[in-house]
Amino acid sequence: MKDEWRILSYRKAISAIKKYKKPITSYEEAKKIPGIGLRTAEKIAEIIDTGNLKRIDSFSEGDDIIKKFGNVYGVGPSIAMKWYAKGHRTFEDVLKDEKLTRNQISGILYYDDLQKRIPRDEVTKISEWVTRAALSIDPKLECITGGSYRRGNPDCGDVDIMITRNDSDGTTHLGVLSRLVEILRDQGFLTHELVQHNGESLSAKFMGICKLPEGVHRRLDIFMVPYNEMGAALLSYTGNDIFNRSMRLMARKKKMCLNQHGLFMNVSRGRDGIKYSEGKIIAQKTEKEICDALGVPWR
DNA sequence: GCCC
DNA sequence: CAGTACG
DNA sequence: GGGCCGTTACTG
Repeated sequence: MKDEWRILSYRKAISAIKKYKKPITSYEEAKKIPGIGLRTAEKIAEIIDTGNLKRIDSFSEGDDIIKKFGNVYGVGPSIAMKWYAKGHRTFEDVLKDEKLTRNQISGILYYDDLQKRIPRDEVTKISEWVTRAALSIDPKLECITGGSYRRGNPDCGDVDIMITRNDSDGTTHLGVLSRLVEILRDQGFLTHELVQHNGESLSAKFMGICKLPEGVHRRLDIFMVPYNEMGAALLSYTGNDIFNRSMRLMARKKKMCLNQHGLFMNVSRGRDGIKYSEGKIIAQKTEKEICDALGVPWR
């Protein structure tokens, strides 16, 4: 199904409504909000008038099952629909009949835990745990929790931690992630590794599942960041995704290119593996520097 | 779906 | 390569 | 009509 862009549109509308803060009391008011068009404004009006949206009542049990399948880590819209089309209705069906990837098995095994929101103070505790382990490797490491936590949310879907190190003394954080993962694993804190870190890169990352001694299983991402890229990393890993996409679209319109490493001149590069040559970087060290270069107000 |  | 995941 | 983030990064 090609609902991809309609879904994105709805997500933008939801984001716009949240940002709008005050209650929407009329069709006209809704229609004025950027990101809310004719069709969504009509639906909002229906909710204002009747307190309900009729289309939602017509969602079938099958829709719910496909949605549940798609919420499994490692399962997206394509596989969720495939499973349903093959007659699967429960995780038991899937476990019995499907060849699953290791991540999908973890996703089903810890489905209930991973669906739960993480209270903000537990995110703090998880961050402190990881930070303590990191500093035991090198006290000059800097750990910053990003994601919805850095956006100030009262609860989060996962924990995103960026780790960097001021390299002006000639030392970097190269190789730290492997050691950190090993420590956290030995502590029994890490229970599953979903994505392995990419070698010994300064941009290595970890994606997995962790658990505090008295807690349930939680998704944890650790992103290693080269010191001079920290601004770009902070922007990217704080998000949210709709914000990132709009920023990157804005960059592209100005013939620039924004990613988690920095803001670049949008010049074509050969596919010979060479990444970003020196002359093409515009900004990356601080968030303000990048926003200034894009002409976006910072704070 | 929305926006140009 | 398609599919999925990260913000 | 046609684009909608990243030449993002990883899995199988």
